[in-house]
Parts: sequence; C-alpha cells; structure tokens
Amino acid sequence: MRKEEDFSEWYGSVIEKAELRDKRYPIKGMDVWLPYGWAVMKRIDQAWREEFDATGHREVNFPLLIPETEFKKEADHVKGFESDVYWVTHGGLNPLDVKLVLRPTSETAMYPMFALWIRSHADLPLKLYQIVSTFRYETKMTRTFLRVREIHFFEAHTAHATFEDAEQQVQEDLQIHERLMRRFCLPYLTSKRPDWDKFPGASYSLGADTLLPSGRTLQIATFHQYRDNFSKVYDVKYEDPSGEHRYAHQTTDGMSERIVGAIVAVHGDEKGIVLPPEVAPVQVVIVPILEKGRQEDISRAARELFQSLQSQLRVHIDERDLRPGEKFYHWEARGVPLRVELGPKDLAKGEVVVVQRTNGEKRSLAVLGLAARLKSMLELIQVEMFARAEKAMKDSVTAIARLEDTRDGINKMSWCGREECGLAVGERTGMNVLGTPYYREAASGKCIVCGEPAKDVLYAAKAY
RNA sequence: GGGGCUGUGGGGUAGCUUGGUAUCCUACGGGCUUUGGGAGCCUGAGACGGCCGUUCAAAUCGGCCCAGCCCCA
Repeated sequence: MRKEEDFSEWYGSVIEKAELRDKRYPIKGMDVWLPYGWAVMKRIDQAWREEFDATGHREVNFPLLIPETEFKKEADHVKGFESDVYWVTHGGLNPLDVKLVLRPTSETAMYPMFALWIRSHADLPLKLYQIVSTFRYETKMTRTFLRVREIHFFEAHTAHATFEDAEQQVQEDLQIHERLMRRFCLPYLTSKRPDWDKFPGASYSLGADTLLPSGRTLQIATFHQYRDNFSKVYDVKYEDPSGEHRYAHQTTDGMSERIVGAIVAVHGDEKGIVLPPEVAPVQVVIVPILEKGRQEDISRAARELFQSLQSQLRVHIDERDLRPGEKFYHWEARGVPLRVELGPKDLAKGEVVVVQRTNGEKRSLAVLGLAARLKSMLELIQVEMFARAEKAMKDSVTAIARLEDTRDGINKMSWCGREECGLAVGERTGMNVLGTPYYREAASGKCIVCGEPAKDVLYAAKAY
C-alpha cells in the first residue's frame, strides 16, 4: 500500500499492522489503545511532562464531570461547545437537577477552583497541566488519532498578574513546543488564527499546523491568550502589592493524541510506521539468526548483547520461534529505528549486522563499543527525520495570487486584513484559513480577494 | 444539517437477483522439519451485526435498531 496513492487506506492499514489501536470497539470515534500504541503514547506523555515540569508547571488531575451551571458561565465558550458535548442527565434512574457535562476541555472545571486558590499576587503565576481524556460528540467521520470522540489530551493552564506576564507565558509555550516537536520529528507552521476562528472565549489563538502527505494540514497544538475573559466570569482575582483586587490573565496550551497520528502519517512508509528514536518504545530490536546445531551459542550471544545494551538503550530481543524474515517485517511495521541481527557469520567475526529503518541500510559493526555506535546512529536518525519532514512541509508552500490557483499543501497569499475577505478565501476555495504567520512575514501586493493593498500574509490549506 | 451505500470466522471475501448443504485467501492452535527477508507438510478450531416478522425452511425477503463508509452543505 503506497501512502501517496490512497492516504486514507494506507493510514488505516499501517495503524492496524503496527497494532497501535483497535478500531473495532463498538462506539464510533472510540478506539482501544493496544499495548504498543499505548507505549508510544506514554513516551509522548513523558516528553510533555519533562518539558512542562522543567518550566515550572505542575501536574494535576481534575474531575471528568462539570456541572452545567459552571459550564455555561462564559457565553462564547458555551456557544462554541454546547452542540458537541456529552451530557450526563441521570443518576441511576433519576434525572439530575443539574446536568453534568463530560469535559470537552477543562477551563470551566478548573477556573472555579483557581478562584479559590488564588488570593494574592504571591500565588501567581499559577502554572498547571493535566493529561486526561476529554470528550467531544463528533458527528462527522472519525479517524483514529485525528478525529476522535474520546481525546487523550494535554492541557496546560496558567494564571498571571498581568497581560504582559501572560504574553510572556505564550512565548515560553512556543519555546517548549520548539523542543517538543524536535523530539517528535514534526515540523510545523505557527499561525495566529483569524478572529472568527479563535478558541471560544479566547482573546486570540495560535495554532501549530503540520503537513500530512495527503496535502492537508493537521493542527497539532494550540496556544490561547484569554486575557481576563475567563477570570471575570469565574472571579479569578488576586490582591496586588498595593492592596488592589485585580483579575488574573490566563493562557492555555493544548495538544493531543493527534501527535501520534501526525508521526504515523508524516514518517510512515509502505512497510509501516517509522518512529523517531525519542518516541520509540523499542529503539533497537535484536533478532538472533539461529542455525541448526548452533542455536545455543547464538542465543547465548544474543542474550549477552541484550544485557550489555539494556542500561543504555530501549532494546528488545525477539526470541520467538519464527523465521527471521517474519520478525524483520514485524518490527519494521512497528517502526523500530534499528535492528541488530546476530547470526553464525557475525558470531565468528565478533560483529553484528545493523539495519536502519528509515532507509534500509545495512552495516556490520563490532560488538565491542556497539552501544555507543547505536546511540550516535539514533541521534542522527532523529535529526534526519525532522529535516526531511521539514523540507517536505516547506516545499509544499505555494504563493498564489488568484483564488483559483490554490492547490494541495499550504497556500500563501496576500490579504487586506478585513474579515469579509478572509471569510471569502475559505468560502471560495473550500480551504481552511489557517491565519496569519505568527513570526511575521512582510506582506506585499494586493489582497487576493478585493485587490486593496495587502496588510498581511494569509495561509490556507485543506485541513483535518 | 441533507442524500446514498454496506454489514458473512480475527482480517479480507464468494454466495443474496431465483430462500434449502456457506467459498477461498490470510491470520490462529497442536505436531514434525526449518531459520541471513513474510517457510513447508500434517492436523484442528472458528462466521451470516441485533431484534421482530413472512415461510415447512432465511446469510438470502420485509420492518425497526445498531455499527461502518461515501458524497453534498
């Protein structure tokens, strides 16, 4: 199955072959995480924790249910979500007096508590995050990792004394993402979402979009500046040094299991998925090549090798009673970055054969000093995978001067900045307007819609 | 939001028009021989989405439900 020819079918089949998720669970949009898929997800969770812990965030865990009364306090927020949340309406057989919402995101769960926790400026900034399931009642077609009804979600929520501090937080979030996406080997474009498409309740929203091989973009992270929109509604106030009571300024930063979907889509090939070394649950798989009469010797050598590598790498030894070829296919489908083959010929020479998943290259390496060699190979693979994906994304950017010229990939155009023209881009091309580049690019020429002088660059693409 | 299509072992399918014994591939269990790219032979187990109806008899006909897919807005 070639991914360029039928991305949809390819995507589904590699997930199945790699045993990441089982989509046969009888609820639309709710797939079962299989051990290997969950292991990948946990690596990503771990990366999130490392980066956010290192920047002074603390992990919390809020209840899944939110009372309707809290949920409905912020008008724009409710409007954005009420049509696609799950409602809990009964306790046992009795209708509830106050219905409960399964969180679609946790602002309305957290902020009433923030109001209790934050008393003075000394309590700020408050920087928390959680990794939990959130729920959205998707009516459109669902797709594993990319559009689901139960979302494995990362959300960081912060509260600050001033707008400037909150802006500083957004900057920190962007830096965190720079590091995270290197680890995930996902290039992205950071856009300021147009006003009509910002997160419900936000002052402004930024989105990070990556490019999938289908030519469509996928949002893989969002950052929101709330100013005091939520704090006014949830009464999140602090006393400043002069004794004045002021509303906090808040931000959020969100990511999800879509990261896994993006990695699958961006890096996979006809053999299966290809995992970046940083997120691979197994970085090196050892396959002993047994030979009649020498099984014992070879097995022993393979186990010794396994022991010697174990403390430095995530390594697995495949001792199943299968032919080597079948094991090769098995681990390739799962995207393991390096395979180490150890057979009678290698044993005689004190070497192993190392095969790289990204390009299939084989090389013989001495067992002596192997761990260090493997580690440096993994580092190189990590860098190469990012670079290759980044090139593909950048190459897909097309500057267009007429709406009829849009094509797959990311379309770049000039815009006068008026909402009606921005909306027209979406309506007349069938594409999603991603927004204006966050890292400002000089606008030139005329607005692609009205022909007035351009004030901004606008990006648009078909999006998931 | 509107319209269309499809549900057969774990996965992929044939059979449905014209009602009667469910096909093949793959995966799976056991055994022996094998092992440097998906092994071979022997053997075993496994399915008509659910409910109701029509009928002597339903995978096949009808209704409802559930699930999945596609197209349009």
